[in-house]
Amino acid sequence: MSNHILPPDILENAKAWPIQEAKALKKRLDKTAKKDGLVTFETGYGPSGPPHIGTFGEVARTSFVRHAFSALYPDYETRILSVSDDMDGMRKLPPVPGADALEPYLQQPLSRVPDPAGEAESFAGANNAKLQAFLDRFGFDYEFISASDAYNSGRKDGALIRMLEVYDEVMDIILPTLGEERRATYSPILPISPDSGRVLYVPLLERDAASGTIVYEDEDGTRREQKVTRGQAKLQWKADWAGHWYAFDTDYEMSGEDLTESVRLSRRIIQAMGKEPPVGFNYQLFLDEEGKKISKTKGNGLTIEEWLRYASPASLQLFNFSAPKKAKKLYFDIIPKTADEYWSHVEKFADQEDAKRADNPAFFIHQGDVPSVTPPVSFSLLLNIVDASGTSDPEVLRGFVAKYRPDASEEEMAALEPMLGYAVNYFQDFVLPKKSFRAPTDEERAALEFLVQRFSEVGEDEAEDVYQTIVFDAGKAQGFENMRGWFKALYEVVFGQSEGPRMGPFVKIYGPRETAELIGRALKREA
RNA sequence: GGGCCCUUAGCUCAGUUGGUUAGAGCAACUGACUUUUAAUCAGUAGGUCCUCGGUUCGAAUCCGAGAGGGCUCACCA
Repeated sequence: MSNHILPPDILENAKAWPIQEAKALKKRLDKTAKKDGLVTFETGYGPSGPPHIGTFGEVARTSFVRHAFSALYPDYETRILSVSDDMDGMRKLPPVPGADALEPYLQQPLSRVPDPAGEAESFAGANNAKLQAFLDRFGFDYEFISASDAYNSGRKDGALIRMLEVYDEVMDIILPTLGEERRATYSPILPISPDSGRVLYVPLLERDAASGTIVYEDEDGTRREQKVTRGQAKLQWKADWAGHWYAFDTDYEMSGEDLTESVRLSRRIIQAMGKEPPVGFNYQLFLDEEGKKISKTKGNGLTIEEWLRYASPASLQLFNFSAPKKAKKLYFDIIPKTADEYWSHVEKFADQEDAKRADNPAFFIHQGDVPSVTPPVSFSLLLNIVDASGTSDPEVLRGFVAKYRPDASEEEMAALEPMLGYAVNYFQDFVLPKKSFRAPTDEERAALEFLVQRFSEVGEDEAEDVYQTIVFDAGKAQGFENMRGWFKALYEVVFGQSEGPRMGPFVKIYGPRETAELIGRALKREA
């Protein structure tokens, strides 16, 4: 690894989208006279369920922009906030074991709902922990913020008071967008009942910005007067977004295109509050193999875990880097391809001029610290080897790779190691289930026993040809009409598939004794 | 219907501030090699750059209109 610092004039002319975003952000900072100090990137998370691949994508993409910005304008200090909306009420029971016990907590802030698994201090806390574990695994640099903490600690008090002050303007913005029924009860500020602990969707009967108090009717009909500060009230959706921006001085936040309308309204709200809205960016949603929108409830598309089972975090970042404005299909087949594309970018980076590097995805994925060594084979080739050899034994796979790439350095072989792990998972999930072992015929059994015998005796360091010849000898000794049939039988009995590795090289790598044992075990399988 | 976004080879995508003959990987096809297959290697083929119009000496690229697709426009977040 070596940190590549590209000169600003090169970056200035780069066309990669994070660079364009960084330049747009700089314009905003100049406009708001925020000439130095802290630049805040915000990302959001709804802790009503575990983090999904879209949550991850938002942080990844925001990180790309942040890196571009820091590289272009190194004088600014930057931070990424990951804000969990755990003050939101629990609207329905989550699809997890033990959820029934949560019924009494409906409508209460997610941070006050107990964790049905009993591990975290709250339901939201459990999901927040998962989110952070994911982000940490990818090495993202961020600051986690619990919305509940922000409310309870008073960090959002200023935004709530300000919302009271501009209440009429905000209502004018929101009301025209609502249906008639909702219009009658809408309030941008939602009190939290001191009695039931629930977030109440009730109209405000009275309000006083100077004292920061509101009057409303609780669910049981009680008329209450209470402060909006210190977690006694929260902001409603679009107002809440504006409230985050207001409280955290957010300069940049991207969001999925399904939220474009919400962003528009939130921008108008924060303007009513007297601040400049952050620079935004709408990225497209992911689709499944059929081109349908991926949703948590439907369970279509891939999860983060599934991706990471077959390919590296960096490859998932690449998927998020390329064409964010395009609705892309996210399904298994693209994983090996994306993984190979990632390594190809890394490989190119080493020989590229700075101007090209400034557009290379690897530059953004690694924040400039691009690896200098790549694995000796592509992931696609490795999967082919796994398929053809019918094995996921890392030692054997290493042997095959070394055979394909005799010049591979130690460092390159070391870079292969994580890839081997992904190949093993691929083998277990896709190759193994298709295997079906059959019992040998008497003739085949005799030939296989012959093989066991010979491989037990033959030298460990013979040439591939020697081993290959033994296999043919076994077939001929039993009088097989064509060798193709003999090999097919060998593969079906020993490897559980009708195709397999060339036997000579396989035995050379796997070892004649080990091969003898492998065949022996296959013969006992049906015995 | 309004708004935002997308459309380049069968698939996934590149295409360097408008510039010669639009490229890559996979898939397909042909051949070489291996005493089976797969793999590997070499090569071939494949495009109305969604359509039409405009700007320009010159357009995949810029502008306009249209077509197709995605999201969004009651509630909730």
